[in-house]
Amino acid sequence: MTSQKDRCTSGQVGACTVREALDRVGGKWSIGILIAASAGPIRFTELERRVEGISRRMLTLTLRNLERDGLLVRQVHPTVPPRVEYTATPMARELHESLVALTRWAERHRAAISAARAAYDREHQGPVAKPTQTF
Amino acid sequence: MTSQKDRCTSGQVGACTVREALDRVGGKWSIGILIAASAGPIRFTELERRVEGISRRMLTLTLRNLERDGLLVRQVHPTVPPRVEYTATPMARELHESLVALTRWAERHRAAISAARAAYDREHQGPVAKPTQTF
DNA sequence: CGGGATCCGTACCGATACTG
DNA sequence: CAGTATCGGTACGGATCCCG
Repeated sequence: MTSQKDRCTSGQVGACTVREALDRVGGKWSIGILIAASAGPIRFTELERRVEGISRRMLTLTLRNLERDGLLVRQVHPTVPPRVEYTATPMARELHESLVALTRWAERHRAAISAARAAYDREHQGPVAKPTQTF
Repeated sequence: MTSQKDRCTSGQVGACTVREALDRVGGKWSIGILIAASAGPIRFTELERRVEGISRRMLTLTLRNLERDGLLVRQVHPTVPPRVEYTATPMARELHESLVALTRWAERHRAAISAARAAYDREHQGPVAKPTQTF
């Protein structure tokens, strides 16, 4: 997740609103967790398996933030061993629907984008300088 | 942008595809630049004014990456003083359309989210620990 | 089982200064 | 005008160890 904690400063109003959304799901693991928790209550360990590659730390951290934003509900069952379940809220499921447009876009242009990258890199000797990234 | 350069490792296939898109526009300035360049050719300095708060460095960097991904076309007019114009490609304009769903979502739930945050912070003494962020 | 605490690398981004 | 170069801060994220 980018470090966009600061106020919305972009000139265009629309850009500002989109950023609000991106700031919530732009993180590396947010979407994956949200999708996994959309099917119904899911336990911590189960999430750890379903969201491949995530570390325990990032799982905890991302869960906390999603809970804080009201995208996830955390329910603790005071048993031994402990049982904690996470569920996506209706708001989060709506978000999921809004993301399909973005998914379709990525699908449609996947090939075009890698072609553009390949062409660019061929002309300019390798990817953009170091401090730059994938964006 | 987040440091999501690595392969898509999330379990769900959909999550993977969304990430491809987010990795391209998740950056702090990408959307703002794309919107400004959607109206037609726009010059470097004009972009610097329109995308409020951006530094020259980040403008250049983000422009390069957007160009590399085929979302922006850069045209240089060999005159003095130099004149460089950027234009959003059709692919980028399609993206813009896909983002409105996300914008609507943010608008609809803006209040609910801040309420959730306020409630959470009241119960848990302040925002999530330090290393955590806005996601 | 479901975390929390700590250490640490790197990505991201801002400020500033210099240039064809 | 349209950049490039350098420096430095912070935030993001991984690894590892510890705990009720």
